[in-house]
Amino acid sequence: MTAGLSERKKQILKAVVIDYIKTAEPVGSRTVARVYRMGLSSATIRNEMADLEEMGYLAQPHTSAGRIPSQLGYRYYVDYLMEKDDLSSAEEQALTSSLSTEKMREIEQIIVNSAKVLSAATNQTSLIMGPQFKKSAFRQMRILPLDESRGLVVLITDTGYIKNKVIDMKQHLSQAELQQVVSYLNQKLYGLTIDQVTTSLINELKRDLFRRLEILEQAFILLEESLKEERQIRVFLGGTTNILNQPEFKDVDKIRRMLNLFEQEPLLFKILEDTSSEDDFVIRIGAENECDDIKECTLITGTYKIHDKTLGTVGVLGPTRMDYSRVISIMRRLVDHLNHSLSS
Amino acid sequence: MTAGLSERKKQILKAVVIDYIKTAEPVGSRTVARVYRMGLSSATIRNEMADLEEMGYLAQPHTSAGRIPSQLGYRYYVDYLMEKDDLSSAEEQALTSSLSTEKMREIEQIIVNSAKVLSAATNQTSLIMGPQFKKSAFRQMRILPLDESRGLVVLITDTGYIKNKVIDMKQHLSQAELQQVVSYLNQKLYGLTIDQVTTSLINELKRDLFRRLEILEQAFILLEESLKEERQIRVFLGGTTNILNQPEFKDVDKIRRMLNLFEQEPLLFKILEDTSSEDDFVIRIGAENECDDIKECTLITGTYKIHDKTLGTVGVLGPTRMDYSRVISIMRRLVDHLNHSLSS
DNA sequence: GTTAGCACTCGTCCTTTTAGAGTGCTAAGA
DNA sequence: TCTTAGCACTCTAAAAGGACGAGTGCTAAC
Repeated sequence: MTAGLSERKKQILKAVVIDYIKTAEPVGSRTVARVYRMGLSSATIRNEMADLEEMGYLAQPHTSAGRIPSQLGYRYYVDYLMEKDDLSSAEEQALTSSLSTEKMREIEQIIVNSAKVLSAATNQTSLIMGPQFKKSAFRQMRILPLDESRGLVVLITDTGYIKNKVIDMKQHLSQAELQQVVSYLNQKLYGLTIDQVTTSLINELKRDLFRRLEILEQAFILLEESLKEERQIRVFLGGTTNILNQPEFKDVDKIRRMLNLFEQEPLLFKILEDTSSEDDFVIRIGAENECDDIKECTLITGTYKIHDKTLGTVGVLGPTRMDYSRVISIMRRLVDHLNHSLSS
Repeated sequence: MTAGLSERKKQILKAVVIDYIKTAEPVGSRTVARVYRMGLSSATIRNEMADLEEMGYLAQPHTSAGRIPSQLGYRYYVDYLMEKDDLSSAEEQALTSSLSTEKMREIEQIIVNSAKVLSAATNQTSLIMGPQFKKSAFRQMRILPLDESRGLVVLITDTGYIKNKVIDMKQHLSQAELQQVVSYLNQKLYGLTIDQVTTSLINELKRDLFRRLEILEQAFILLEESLKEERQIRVFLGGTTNILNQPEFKDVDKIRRMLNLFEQEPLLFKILEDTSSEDDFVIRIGAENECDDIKECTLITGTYKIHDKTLGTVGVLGPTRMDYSRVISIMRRLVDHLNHSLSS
C-alpha cells in the first residue's frame, strides 16, 4: 500500500529526504519551495511539513530548525519514492575498469578488491562476507607426506576454496596406505557440503569401518582436525575510515564504537548473516538493525552467487542519511560483476 | 656518555617524564617538588626546569603552563634514566596465559593472536610483520594434479610457510612426468632462500635444460607464477582503535591520517623494515621516524626468530608519551614467547 | 485552500569575564 | 653562592553574555 499520503505530501517528503541526503543540514520550508519548485509558498509547505511531522515521517532537531527525515521517512522514501539512479557513463566506466583488474584468479583477491572498490565508489564502509566454507561442497582431499612424521592435508571445495593444514602422523603410513585411505574418503564425501561433513558423520564412518581398516583412524583424525578450525567465515572490510568523512561521526566516541565493531569479525558476521537468505537487496534503516551499535546506521545488503548457489553477502554500511539509490545502483553493478567473475 | 646533566637535573627530568606519561598534562614545578619528594622547593625546581628547557630537554606548551618532555627529553630518559619495569605477577600471568593458547599451530594464527595480546597489554597499536616469505629457504615443492587441465602447486619453506596456488596446465603432463620435473626442481632449489630463487635463476635453469627436458618449461612457468605474487609480506595489526584512547588523538583529522596509514600495508612494511636488521629493541621517538605520518609518535620494534634466524619484526606504535619501560617489558616477554612457540 | 506578515524560539558564533594554574623575577635567608 | 618565600604577571580553559539569523507557528487577509 502506498499509504495515505497526498501527492503533494509525497513530493515534499521526497524533497526533504533528497536535500537532507545531499546537505546533511535540516531542510527548511523555503528551501523546499524554492529549490524544488513546487509552485507553492513556504507557508503552505510549512503546514504540510507540520503534518508530515505529526505523522512521523519528519522530525525536528529543535523548535526553530528545519526538518530531517525520521527513520519512517527514509523507509517511506525507499519503498515508494526513490527513483533509480543511473550512474553517469563516466562513473560506470570507472567502476567497471577498477573491478575488472586482470590477473585476479584467487577468490580472496577478488573479494578484497571488490570491498575496496565498493567503499571507494559509495564513500561508505563496505563489508563482504567471504564464501561460506561450510556451505561449499566437498570436492577432494589429498594428503601429501612431508617427512617421516608430518603430512599436509589439502582440502578442495567446489567453490575453489583450498584449505591446507600440516598434521602430525603419529604412526607412519606408507604412500600406498595413504592413497587407499584418501580415495576411500573422497568417494564417501564427494558432493557433501562441509556442513554435512560434521563430526557426527565422521564418527559414523569411523564406527562403521574402524575394524576393517585400522589406518583409517589416523585419517579421520586428520580430517576432523582440519575441519575444526575452519568453520569460521571471514568478513572483508573496505573503507573503514570513510565513516570519518560523515558529519554524523564527528564525535570521537561514536567513532570508537564503530571501529571497535569493525574489529570484531564474529559480530560483523552476525550482522550480515540474517539477511543472507533474501534474494534481492535488503535495506535495514536505523533501529531496524538488530545490532545496537548500528542503530543509527543503514545497512544495505545483497548476495552473490557462484553457479547460482548463494555464496556470501555484500554490504554497505553508513549513516541513515545515505544516498540510497546511488549505493544500490553501485551494489547491483558490483554483485553482477562478482557473480560473473567468481564463476570462472 | 651520560651527558652533562647534574644528578638533580636528571632526577627532575625523570620526574617530569614519568609524570607526563601518566597524566598527559604539563607538569608544574610544585608537582615535581611534592609528588616526587625531592626535598627542594618549587622555586628551585623551577630554576632547574628553566635550565632543562634551555638545554632542549623540556618544552613549554605556552608561557604559563608546566613543562612537557621534548623529543630530546624522551631520548635522554630512554637512554639513561629509564628503569626496568617489572610487571606485576598478576599481569605477567595474564600475559602468559593469553599468549599460550593451546591448539595454535598455524603460524598465522599465532601472529594474529600475538598482535591482539600485545595491543591489549600495552593499550597501543601493535604491528607484527609476518615471516618474510622471500627470506625463507626453499624446502620442497609439490604439484598435485586436480583434473585434466589444472594443478595445485604447493611450496613449502623451512619456516613452515605453505603457499598453494592453482595453475592451469595447458598441456597435459602425466603423473610420472610431473614427478620427474618436481624432483628435479626440488633437488636444484633445496635450501636457497626464496629471494635467491629469482626469475633470473629460473631463467638460467631454463636455458640450461630446456633442450633436454621439454616438460620442464611448463613447470618453470608454474614456479615463476607462484612466486610472482608472493613477494609481499603481510603486516598484522592489533588494536588500531587504541589510538582513540590517547588524548593526543582527539582531533578527527589526526585520527583519519593515522587510520589511513594503517590501511596501507606497503607503508607499514616500509616503516618496520629498516629496523629489522638490529638485534635488540629499537626505539624511534617522534621525528626520528622517517615516515611523516608518525612523526608525533614513538615506534618500538624488535625482531623474532625461528631457529636463530631473524624472521620478522614486532612493533608497538603510540604517541611519544608512551610508557616506555612497560611497553618494552611486555614486548620482551612476547618476543620470547614468539621465538619459542614458532620454533616447534 | 493559500499566502503574506510577524512575533517568537533556539542554536551558533563571537566576545567578554572569571578563575586558576604556573611561571619568572626579586629580595631575603642560610 | 645556593635556596626559598613572595608576588606580579601571563595565558588558557571554561563560563557567561549578546547579537545574529534561520526557521517556525500562528493569524488574518486574499
